[in-house]
Amino acid sequence: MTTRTIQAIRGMNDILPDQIHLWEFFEQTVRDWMAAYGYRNIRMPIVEQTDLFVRSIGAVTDIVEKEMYSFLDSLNGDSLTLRPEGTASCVRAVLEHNLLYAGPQRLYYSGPMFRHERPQKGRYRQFSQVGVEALGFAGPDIDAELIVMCAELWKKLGIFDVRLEIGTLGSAASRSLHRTRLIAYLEQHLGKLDDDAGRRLHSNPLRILDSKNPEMREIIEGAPRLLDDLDEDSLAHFEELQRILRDQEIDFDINPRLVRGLDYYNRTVFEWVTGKLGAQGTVCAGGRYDGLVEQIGGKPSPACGFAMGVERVLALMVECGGEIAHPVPDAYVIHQGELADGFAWKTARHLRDGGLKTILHCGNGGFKAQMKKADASGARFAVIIGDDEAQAGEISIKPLREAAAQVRVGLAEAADLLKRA
RNA sequence: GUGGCUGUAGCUCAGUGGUAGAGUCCCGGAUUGUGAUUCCGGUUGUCGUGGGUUCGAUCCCCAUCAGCCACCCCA
Repeated sequence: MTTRTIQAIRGMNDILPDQIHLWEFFEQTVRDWMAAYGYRNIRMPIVEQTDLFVRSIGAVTDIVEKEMYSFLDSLNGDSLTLRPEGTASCVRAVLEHNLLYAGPQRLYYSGPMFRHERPQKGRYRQFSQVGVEALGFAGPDIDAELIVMCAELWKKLGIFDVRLEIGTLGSAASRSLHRTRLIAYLEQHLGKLDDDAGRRLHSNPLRILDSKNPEMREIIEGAPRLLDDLDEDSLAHFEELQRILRDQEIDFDINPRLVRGLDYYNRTVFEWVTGKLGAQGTVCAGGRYDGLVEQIGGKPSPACGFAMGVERVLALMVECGGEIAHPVPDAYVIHQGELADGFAWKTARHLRDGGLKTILHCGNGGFKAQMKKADASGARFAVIIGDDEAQAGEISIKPLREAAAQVRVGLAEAADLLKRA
């Protein structure tokens, strides 16, 4: 008989206790940050009807074409999908519960997303996003708010190597005008298009402009520019956004070729990118999606949002030298002897009631072995209890992180003494 | 999905066609109840997995799985 070891699914990772403090620091920072800006948390299911994503993200996008974890619910035949991103679910939830009836909403969510891509550093099949969505706001001020918030977060996280790129896709109408002109232009150069471009010519021509193929450079340089086809309102929106950003002292580059992989974007798009993470340099990205609410079946409502990849942000924090201290226990209680064992339980409870993080030694081992465990735990103090102490109702306290003498005190004073130390 | 590199103790890695080592970690000891230093001793492995070649493979070949890098794509 052979017992096969079972591994985690490819591209899906365990987050171990030794790394968890970084995550917890990040999560707490995000909660405080969101609260400071008046954004409220919303939690959606991880599984949705497949059609929700097909309709919102776009049927010809890479995500929908080949990256979704879709499956048939064998019990009723429904086609379900593990969410590849959060915006669609969030909008669905907002509509389903009529949240916009009460006025515009500032919302955020976080949790795992799933995309069946080839794993790489910073790109996983299960990954975590924090998504922020502002629904019901039409003006560029909310676009700016979202961007300014990000800049603020980077500071809080100690991240310095990020650059902001912004662009605009224009209104749906100007986008489609541009699309027509772009296709016409590209068709004149059919011979020079690479395979990928040829495939996307009619399905998603905007993306051809984003090609990194050097042989395509010449064609891309000469292509009609989206900025030239922009409608007046979109242009004004874009310019006002820039004005606010300058006023708020946010540096940015305009990237006219900033194209989103999801179809629902219009007008403002932006990306925070870093050079420190290799090919996965986009740490946070988003934009406006004024048509999505209606597309999913709600009353038309403007909206804007972004998502950040948590694994990437954490990796960037580490690259930027951010170190988060491991939490350590305050006390490690060592005990030996029948009388001492019982008293140790009582002591541990007393210390915890006093607000001290306390580990009670479990298992066997002499004082020496227990002291080693105490040291390895990182605890600031070893609390030592033998039958001698137990009989007297006292404990011995030995500082492990500084050169100071071991003291013996009554249990009643112990918690206060340790807290003051 | 395409191409390239990698896969040996918990961790970092060495190594050879004849069934494997180092450092670290862990455990024990250096007087009776005291850590991190030092000294002594000890355990640790389906050599990623499955086939093939061979008298014999961890080392050669094939496949597969996983990781990394680039492409692609994106957070």
